[in-house]
Amino acid sequence: MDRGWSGLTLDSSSLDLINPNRFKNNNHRRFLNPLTMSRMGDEDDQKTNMSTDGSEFRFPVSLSGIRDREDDDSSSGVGGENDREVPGEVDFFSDKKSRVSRDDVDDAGLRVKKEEQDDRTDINTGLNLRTTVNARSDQSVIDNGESSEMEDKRANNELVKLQDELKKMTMENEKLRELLTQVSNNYTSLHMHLVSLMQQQQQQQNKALEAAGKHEETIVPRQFIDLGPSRAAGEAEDLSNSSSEDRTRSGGCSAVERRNNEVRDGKRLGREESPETESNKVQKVNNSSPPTFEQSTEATMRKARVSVRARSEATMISDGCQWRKYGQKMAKGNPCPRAYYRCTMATGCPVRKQVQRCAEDRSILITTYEGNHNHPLPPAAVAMASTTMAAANMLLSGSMSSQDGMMNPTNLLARAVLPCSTSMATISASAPFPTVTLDLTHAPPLPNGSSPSTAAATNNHNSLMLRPQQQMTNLPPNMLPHVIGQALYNQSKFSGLQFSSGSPSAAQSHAVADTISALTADPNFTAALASVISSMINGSNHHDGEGNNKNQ
DNA sequence: CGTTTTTGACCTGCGC
DNA sequence: GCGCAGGTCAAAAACG
Repeated sequence: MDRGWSGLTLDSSSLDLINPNRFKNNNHRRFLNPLTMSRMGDEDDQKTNMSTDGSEFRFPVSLSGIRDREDDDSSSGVGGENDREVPGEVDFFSDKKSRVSRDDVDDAGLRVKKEEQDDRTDINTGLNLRTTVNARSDQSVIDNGESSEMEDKRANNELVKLQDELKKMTMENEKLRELLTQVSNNYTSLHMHLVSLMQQQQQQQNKALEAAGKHEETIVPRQFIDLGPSRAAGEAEDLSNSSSEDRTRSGGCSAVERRNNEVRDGKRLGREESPETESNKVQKVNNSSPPTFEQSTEATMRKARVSVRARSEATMISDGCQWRKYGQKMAKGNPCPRAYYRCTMATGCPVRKQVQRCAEDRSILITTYEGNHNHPLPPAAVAMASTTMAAANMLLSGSMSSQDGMMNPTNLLARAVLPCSTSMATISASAPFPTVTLDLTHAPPLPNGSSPSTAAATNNHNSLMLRPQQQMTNLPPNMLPHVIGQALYNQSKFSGLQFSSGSPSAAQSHAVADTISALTADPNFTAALASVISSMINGSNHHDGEGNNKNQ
């Protein structure tokens, strides 16, 4: 939400050059589309002309409040001129006139508000200008007392009304179109999320068959084997839908009981325990139901981490989700504290993230994501959520498709994800969790596309990934995760193409590519995106990224 | 008053 | 067994 506001603030600020005080109490303007904004600009131009021009446009309807205030000033010469004009306008604008008269009873502040509301009916303004002109010409006719001209006047009146209605319908149509675009975008985001989940499931099924085929000789990192039961227990946690808070709120159980419960439902097991102990414990607790591969995948996704390094002065990068801080610790070797957040967009969402500044460079913010959201995401959050999911997918695929798996940089999948920018993303297995680190602090030096990453654009499957990379140079840190998230997400689609034998994945990837193409081809979407990016660039020095998160 | 943040306590795994 | 580090909890404080 906040993003939308800030996104269009840039446009309004540009209009502020015309009249800096216009939008101060009129924030809803910021939601108008560029078309409307341009009309408002025209309106301003017209008003500027009105105020400085001759008598022809001196009393447009939209400025009726001002006019009437001038009327109130009987001592002014202009007021005298108004008196001469009023009879002709009373017939046409009796409604407005009476309303303004009521406004005159109110205080000045309220009157200003009314005036701004009148301004907001931007489409009527131009129309009524013509009306005023017509009224004036008609007025002279009325003075002559010719009845045929009266009929013309009525006809003009009706014409004006029809035009007014037409304008209103057009405006409504534009609003509906905006709404449709918004719904379409939401659908696209959800569709992408669904496609990713489906493909992930498909990959796991394929790998299940693959692993079953060479069960004896394949060496798989223990984490991915042992996590299965953990996930089975973790699902019990999800099914019971009892987060730690719920459990503690229920009260009545001691700390020991609570810990026992946590061990029983896999709460503690899902964390940092070593694979051996984790496996042993889980086997003690739950050795009757062998885990499915889907469960194993989910567990891996829970364990796999995506670390994003980006330059930002904000306390958090804006990723579109709502987070609640639940802890802060001083980590060894880093004077900056590490903050722990969990997703609060849905009860029991397992996604957590850690935020810490880099010890070497305090301007670098390291955000580590863990887990997958179990709820629908706003469009702004889809990119980062897709990142974590794609990263977990990537790690899982890499680890299961070869012996060295993710450890080996020559791994085919790793190369697919990191084909042209080894500085951008790295895969690490030395940490307790498999981690993908996206380093967004080393943007390509040349924004025009001649960077090394672009030079690798000949790589067949990487074009979608490279575009965001080029944009990274010009994007503010807050925006980088979205871009790179989408990039990694797209790349995950292609990696899925490489590693899954099923044709549905290819079809799905193609569908996603089509969707992305359609999205990027949509001028409204492009304009909105450009607006958001522009505002973020402008506001990156003034707005705290945490605020964005809070209000999303 | 409900929600969020802060912060000290606590738990767990690991290394010695 | 002890200490350390990472992670989480939960009461209190702060905030809107």
